Amino acid sequence: MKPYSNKVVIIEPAEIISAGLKSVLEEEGSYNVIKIYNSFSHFKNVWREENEVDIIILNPKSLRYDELENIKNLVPYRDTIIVAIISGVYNENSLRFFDLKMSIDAPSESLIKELDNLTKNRTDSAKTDEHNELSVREKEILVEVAKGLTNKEIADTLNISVHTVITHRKNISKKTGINSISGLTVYAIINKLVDISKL
Amino acid sequence: MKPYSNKVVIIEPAEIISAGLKSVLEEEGSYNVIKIYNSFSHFKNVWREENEVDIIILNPKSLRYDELENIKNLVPYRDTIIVAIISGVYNENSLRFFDLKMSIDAPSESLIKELDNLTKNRTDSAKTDEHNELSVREKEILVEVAKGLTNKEIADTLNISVHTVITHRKNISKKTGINSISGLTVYAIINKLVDISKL
DNA sequence: ATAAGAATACCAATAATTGGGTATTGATAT
DNA sequence: ATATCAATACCCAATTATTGGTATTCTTAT
Repeated sequence: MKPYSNKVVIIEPAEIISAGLKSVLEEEGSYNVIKIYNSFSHFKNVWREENEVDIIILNPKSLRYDELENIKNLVPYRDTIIVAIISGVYNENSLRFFDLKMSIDAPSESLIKELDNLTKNRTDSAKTDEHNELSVREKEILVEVAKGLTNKEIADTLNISVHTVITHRKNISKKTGINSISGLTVYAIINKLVDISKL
Repeated sequence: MKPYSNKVVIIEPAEIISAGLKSVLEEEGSYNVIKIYNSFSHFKNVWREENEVDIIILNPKSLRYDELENIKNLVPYRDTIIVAIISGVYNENSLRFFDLKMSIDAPSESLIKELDNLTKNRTDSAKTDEHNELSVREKEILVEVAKGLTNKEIADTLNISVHTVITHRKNISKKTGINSISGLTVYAIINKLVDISKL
């Protein structure tokens, strides 16, 4: 295990849960809960003043759906691990952008174990999902995807190989964290790459 | 050839083109241009008073993009053949819902020939794309598609078999005339089946 | 009561996407 | 000058989507 202590922020309205998490994490040794917020908006209002955060554990109930989808961009640091702490049932898909989904019913050892795995791999993965802005070419590809063209059709339209289209799409998905065509379409609409009234 | 004379409506701002089309079509014998409009809005304002129309030939420039996508629903009769008459270059994909795309540069024989083919097959195809409204269940499926779930995920969410999901999706595509996931997503947004800000 | 529609389910073949890679070229920045 | 990035292209394996069918059950309307 690292000698380094991971800085953890918890965003959770229920005090019992946040307190329980804190004690479980700090008992382990390599995690240090530096701050607890009871709402996401509270956290957002102060995050710029914070030091870098390694892990954010938050209750998805404190987020609107559009925030859930954009969670990776709402959070200060790109290589921050984002964990959903779930009480009760939750739509699996709506949490797809979280690095880890943990039930409060799960044993604390498994939580620690999964967190350990994530922090271990973080240095590698930080390299890959660092750059969030799409290149000009990637935006062009994305527009064609949103129009409903297949990869082959895109390749023909832009006079490039299907392989290249696929490579671009892999990079687009990596950067945006969106893997579905419909998600990419919505992303393109929201980011004004296409006009829905003209699509 | 049929003894029946197909009723044709032309929607085209340029008089030269509409007049030329009329003479080419009527020379052939089995087409009768019953009306010419110079704009789509003009046509829309009066269509209810019209007799049934077999073929509508229109310049896509008189349509907004969302009208292009919905062209099949904007037109009075479902088994009406819709032909795009194109001057200059045009995005191939944006015209995908037209039954026929004809350049004004193309020889008149080929236009007649392709129209003949379409009118010949019309009785069969009318059976297939008749019903345009989605059933409640189909809308449910569509919503999940727009959310980005795979067919298998949809099946699990709704507790039905993947086969059923696929069958529903086939029917949805048949009814809407939209085959791409991104197109269906846009359709779901436009028809307010989903809220883009919550997606 | 019979036809039609909606919802369900299955089969098979083909097409397309996805995710894991590697690699080259040209431009740009340290 | 050397490292990084963007754009290009290819490979492979696995999964998913698409499209063509058929078929059963239940409800509703003629």
